Amino acid sequence: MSSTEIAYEKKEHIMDIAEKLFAEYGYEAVSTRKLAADAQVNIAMISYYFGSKEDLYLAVIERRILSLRTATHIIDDKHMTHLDKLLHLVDMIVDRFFENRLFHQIMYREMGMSNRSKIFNFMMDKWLLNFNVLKHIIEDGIQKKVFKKVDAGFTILTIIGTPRMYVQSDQMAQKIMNLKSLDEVYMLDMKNRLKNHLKELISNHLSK
Amino acid sequence: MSSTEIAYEKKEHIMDIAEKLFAEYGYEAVSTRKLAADAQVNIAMISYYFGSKEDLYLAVIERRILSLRTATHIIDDKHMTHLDKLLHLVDMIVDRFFENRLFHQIMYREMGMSNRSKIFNFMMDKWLLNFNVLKHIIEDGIQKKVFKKVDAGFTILTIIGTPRMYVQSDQMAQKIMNLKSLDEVYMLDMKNRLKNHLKELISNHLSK
DNA sequence: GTAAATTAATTAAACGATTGATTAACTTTG
DNA sequence: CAAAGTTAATCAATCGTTTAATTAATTTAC
Repeated sequence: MSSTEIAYEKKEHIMDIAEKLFAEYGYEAVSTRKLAADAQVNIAMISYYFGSKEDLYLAVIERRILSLRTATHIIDDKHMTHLDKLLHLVDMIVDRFFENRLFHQIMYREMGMSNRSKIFNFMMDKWLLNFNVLKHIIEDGIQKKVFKKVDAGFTILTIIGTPRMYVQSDQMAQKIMNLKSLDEVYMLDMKNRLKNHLKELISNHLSK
Repeated sequence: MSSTEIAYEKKEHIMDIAEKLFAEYGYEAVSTRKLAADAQVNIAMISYYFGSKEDLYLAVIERRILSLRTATHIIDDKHMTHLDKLLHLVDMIVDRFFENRLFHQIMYREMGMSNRSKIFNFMMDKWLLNFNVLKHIIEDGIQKKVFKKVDAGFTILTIIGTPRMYVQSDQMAQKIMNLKSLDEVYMLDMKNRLKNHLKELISNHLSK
């Protein structure tokens, strides 16, 4: 293994620990010393690899953002009904929330604050793209009279807000769902229950 | 006006400013100096009135929590159908989110973090009471066969998660709803749209 | 191939700035 | 005058960041 690979792994390791801590305690509450201690590296390594604490924070966010693709291609799929497209997107959205829960916890906390940096707007734009895919399908379905005349904006907030509520307040979710441990919250069974709930909800909401 | 009244108003004023700042930036990101400057009081007044920054934080939260009543009485109302009870609760919940949006922003951010203090569990218990009112009505309705066999837990997350999404990420909501200013997000018209959306959604979801 | 030179990685210690909190002196109030 | 309220100045602790010295790894030179 070359040294550049080791360095890469070490960078990734620091980002992993940072992501966990930022998600759990919030950016300001995590000191560089606590971060270095948890990652078992010297404090100076943060500056050495990332420049500053804020740059590390941005790197953590950017790493996940770049992996998120917008599902615009679904809009143009001729073989799917409007409802099928929507239900397929629900699957994707729930999967993403479960896969990147730490990132979502960070991002949505950030979204509730005043613009901290340039990356805030970058995130916002990225997500609006996703929202607009949903919005386009719903509004097109309404116009083509395959959907009821629902409030498209709030319908999107329901589709996103439900898994967000579940993941971001997982301790609360655990109690509501009568789960014994926090780990159970993120098990496949619960993910499927969430998907089924959302799909039935949306189907009943939109179908004439 | 007596001096105790002036002191009371000054305390309330500090708490108002603190609530706004904590909601906007988060607890750690707000320094006592920034707080004192915004409230136009001396830094020492925070210790003088509240003891410490954390005690001020707890006081801000406690002030709102104490004003929240649990709507347990609705369960026992004989003159309302199960659906009526639920829709009435939806009204109450949305009203609360709009009335105490700063508090909700603080509380739900707190809920996403690791237990910061005793008040965390106090908040959690308080909210579980509200959730259980919803859960009781839904499960009772299912058992009495006036409701479809839905997933009660996730249905609650939808009812709470939708207004939460709207209020906690108001800048995002503004863009999704095509509103010109952030103030429009909190106007009566939007609140009613949200209520109507949730009521129709829940009605279709639960009605046989 | 190996020793020297160069670069990268890592460390403990220290930097100035800012943090929450307190002090002691002063002013206002009843 | 006693109590409550208010102030500027200061406290030690912690913050993010940087330094200078050292070790490890890689490249170069022969």
